[in-house]
Amino acid sequence: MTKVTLETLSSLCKRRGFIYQGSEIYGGMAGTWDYGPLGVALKRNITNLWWQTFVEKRDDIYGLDSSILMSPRVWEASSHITTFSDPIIEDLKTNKQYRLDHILEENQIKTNDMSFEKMMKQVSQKKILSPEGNTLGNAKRFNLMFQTQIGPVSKGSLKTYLRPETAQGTFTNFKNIVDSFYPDLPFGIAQIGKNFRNEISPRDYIFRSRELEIMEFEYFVISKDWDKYFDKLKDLTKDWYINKLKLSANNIREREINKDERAHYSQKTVDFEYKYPMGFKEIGGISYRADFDLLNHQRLSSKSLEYTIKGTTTKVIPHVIEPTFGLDRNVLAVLSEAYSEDEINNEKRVFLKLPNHLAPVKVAVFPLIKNKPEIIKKAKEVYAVFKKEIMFVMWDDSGNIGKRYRKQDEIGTPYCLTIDYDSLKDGTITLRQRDTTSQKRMKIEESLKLIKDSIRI
RNA sequence: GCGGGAUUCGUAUAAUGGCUAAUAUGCUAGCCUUCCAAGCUUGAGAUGUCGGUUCGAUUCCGUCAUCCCGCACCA
Repeated sequence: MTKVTLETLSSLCKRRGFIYQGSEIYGGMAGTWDYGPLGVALKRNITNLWWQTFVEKRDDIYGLDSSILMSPRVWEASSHITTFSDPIIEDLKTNKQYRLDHILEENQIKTNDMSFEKMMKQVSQKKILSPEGNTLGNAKRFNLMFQTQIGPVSKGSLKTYLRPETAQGTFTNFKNIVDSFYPDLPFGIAQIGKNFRNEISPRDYIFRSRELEIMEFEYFVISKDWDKYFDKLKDLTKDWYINKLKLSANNIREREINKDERAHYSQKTVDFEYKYPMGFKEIGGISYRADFDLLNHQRLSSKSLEYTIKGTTTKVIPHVIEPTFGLDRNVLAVLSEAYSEDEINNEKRVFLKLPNHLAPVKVAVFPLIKNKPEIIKKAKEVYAVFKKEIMFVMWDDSGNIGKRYRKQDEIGTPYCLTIDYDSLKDGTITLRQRDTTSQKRMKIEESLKLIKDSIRI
């Protein structure tokens, strides 16, 4: 893998139409990114593969697409309203900000169930100082959920939030899926969708943004079996990164998250980290959520969310294991992994070594030269054949053949196909391979078969 | 959110308190070209925002926005 900076990568992605800054003509908006024609193609190749792998090819996982807006009571039950916010306090001298609860903990004060107001009282009563020994002030709550309003603003409007995770839509539909299909335990429910988090500081290109897409499933099991399935799903997750996204094993590592760092719902979490240009960072994770969510929703909704084990009268609240895949982080990993440079005729060549099944454009078709109508005509015919058979095919007759190869290299197109004088005579073309730049002359049908076979996984 | 740096055609860079803001590449249109960024011609394209200083600001000052680095944060 060629080492690449985020700057180089984002520059290429902008120039070639993968990813643009959100709201760019208005000066941009922090933490939002727009996917261009090639970016969205790459992204879809990833989501399609994920859906295929975890839903379509399995008998035990059901698909779902729940709404982004949900009753505020959902967030009450999930305890996101109270927990998904950070109490922040400022050092009055240095203006540095600290987590209020962390500072209290450092002073041997347990903050487990302490309200925000109570924490502030502690600060004033016990004369708590900042780590640098200065007076503290200006405390505030920072909730990471985006608030929004439903209905007319003046009267009777309902205040709720854009979802910060897809999982709650899965839990609120648990009963529906059980009623429609009555699947045997264990079974899963999968979703792919947008989530919104009001991050304090979005950073590192598309790595941490305020609008993010997540692919995840909740896997419902009988409580005593949880660790067995946790390990199984962890292996599946790893298989996704290595064998489906084709990330190199050296660039993926696991990290078990200790109690203090874990999310409020989790009893065990293992993060998967990828070696991004800025270092090893979380790409996804797997959490054991136990019965936390279903139990809370049952309590608050007064609906039974129990599952009756078939052939018995035994009722249980299933426990949940949740593998999560950050889609934008998957995209960034695939792009970082693919970026490569080499040299041809003493000239630097930049190419994206994307796996064939993920590459946005599968093949580009060129006429060798532009000013011979017979060649153009034949090339257009070939282009039409490929266009019909393969999803994303590109036509290019600009500049000269070398420039066109370079252009396709930069967007990671695995194959280029050139029509020349010989093509007119014997129906052969030249197939050029991206990574090796090697060329091979063959029949059109032969190249079509070769390419079709190579983009399957 | 704090501290520091930055922002000029799509991209990468240059220059300037006052003349038409330059170069490369990409893009456009055409010529030429029998396989890895050849050449010629043509055209379009930029000083992030708002304000201040000034006769005059892309340049100096401030504001906001965005990006990068460090800190903090990342349920």
